Amino acid sequence: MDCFYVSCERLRDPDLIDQPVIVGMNYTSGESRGAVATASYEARALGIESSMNISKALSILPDTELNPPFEPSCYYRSADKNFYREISQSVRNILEDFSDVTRHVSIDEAYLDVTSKTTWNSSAKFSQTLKDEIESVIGVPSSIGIASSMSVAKMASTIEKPRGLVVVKPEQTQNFLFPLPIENLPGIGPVTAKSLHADGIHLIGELAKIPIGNLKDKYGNKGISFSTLSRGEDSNKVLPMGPKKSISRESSFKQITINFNEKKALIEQLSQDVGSIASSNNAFFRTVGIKIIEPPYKIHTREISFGTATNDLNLISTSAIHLLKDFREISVRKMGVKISNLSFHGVEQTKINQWD
DNA sequence: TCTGGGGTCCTAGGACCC
DNA sequence: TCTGGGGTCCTAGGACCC
Repeated sequence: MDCFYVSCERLRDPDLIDQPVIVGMNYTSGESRGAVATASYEARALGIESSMNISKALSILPDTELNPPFEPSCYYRSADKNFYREISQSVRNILEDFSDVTRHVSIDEAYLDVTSKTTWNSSAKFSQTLKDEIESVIGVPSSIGIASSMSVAKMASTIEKPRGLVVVKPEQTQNFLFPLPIENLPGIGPVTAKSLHADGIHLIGELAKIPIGNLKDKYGNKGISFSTLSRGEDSNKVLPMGPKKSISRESSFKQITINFNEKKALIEQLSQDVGSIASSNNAFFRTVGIKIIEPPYKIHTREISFGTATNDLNLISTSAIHLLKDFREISVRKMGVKISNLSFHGVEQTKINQWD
């Protein structure tokens, strides 16, 4: 989907159509926290990026709605995930009608295996029909890439956003891939890109020429994957998503704190939130973990596992607070609580007396 | 890029088992 | 007391994705 959160907001407020729009999270006027979740393409053209601090966005676009005097040159909406999830579900229903197998990877992205639904020669028309259906029935724009593998299809879908439609026939795969920057390859992020740049590799075509053994030596199994994907030889099949592996909640302090009671209170709140999601999903967990972000941005994690899966929600907060003991003395910007090693069978309660 | 929130997967060392 | 070879599980950290 193209700038999905903004598109959802435009559904319920047509004034936002064709305007610069920012959907943000956790921002209150005067506070330093809060970030851009999604920006419309009009706002991106003015320099707004995803994840950007809202204060920074406002320094670029001071006339954003949040900052009167009015006649805003940019609109602001606070993210409403529940609403976006509803729209996402309607989109999913349409996708299912157009595919043999669908992999819904996130609220705004999916892979479709359309092998039996179309041919290479009619694939552009097929994709256009799907896009039109989503836009006419639900009212949100999307971009589609069609290719012989998931990784190439993904790259094809992003290359002409918004409202893009790119078909890469099998015989065109390498001509499509080779001129692209390595950052476009799924799995290559800022760290790997920097490392490859240092070796003079900037394009996927250059990466494809490196002997696979060299990449394996330097990047392990990931190196093998880079090599394979760079040549367009991704053989991964489209499979539905498996069950959830973890449930987590995290939150930033308004102000960095060292106060133990504040830390404890937030951990308790997050534990409760995680617990209520767990119980509404009938999830049992075997591991509880916490995440501590120490300024400027050092991430610490601690976790504890039990012998048996449990759905005793009290155990989340007692374990999480126990794990917090290592971080009594450090200042903290942000914290998270996570449960993992999940299972979903049965609903009878299992108690574990871990801290008695 | 000075950093919001929710996820996944991988790696490496240590404990422990046979 | 020294220590092969194969395996699993746990934990902390890191990279990446949307």
